[in-house]
Amino acid sequence: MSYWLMKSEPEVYGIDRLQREQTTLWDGVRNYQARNFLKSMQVGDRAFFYHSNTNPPGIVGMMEITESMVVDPSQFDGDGEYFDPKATLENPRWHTVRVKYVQTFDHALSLSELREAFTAEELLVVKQGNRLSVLPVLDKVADRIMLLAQLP
DNA sequence: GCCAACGTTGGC
DNA sequence: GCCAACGTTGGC
Repeated sequence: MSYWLMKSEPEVYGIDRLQREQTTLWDGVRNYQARNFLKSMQVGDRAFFYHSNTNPPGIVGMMEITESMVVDPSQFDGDGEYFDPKATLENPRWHTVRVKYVQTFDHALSLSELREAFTAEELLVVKQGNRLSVLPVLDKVADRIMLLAQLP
């Protein structure tokens, strides 16, 4: 079982909405490195939900991967913002995962708190200028994040 | 709203 | 294959 971190802007899709809907397809990722991480996710893996472009940004909860290597249908939607004219049904370019809600942390961990607790080597999201929306998280770091998230 | 970081595109 | 121009992300 591996740990990941996935970003979303709460204005676009926040953890409250995931809690209401319980499950969602993580569509619309259009960065190859992020896609490659998505493709390597396994059912049962866990992902920290990170709110980006908000004040404060940070880790707000936990999700679980329930389906892997799902063809992202938004690449075929000619009217949608994630349409990819180079994608075909025979050769889709974008795969993603389905996730389910696990929990919202009592104590959300802001980016500044994460910076205090972890180095950029330990946790990529604290690295300055990191724009990847899907990142791996080391097991040991994931354990420490979950401990910190339980503190008052 | 600004702007640094950085990924992508396309001319050559 | 280089690299300038351009677009996007996301913290602040």
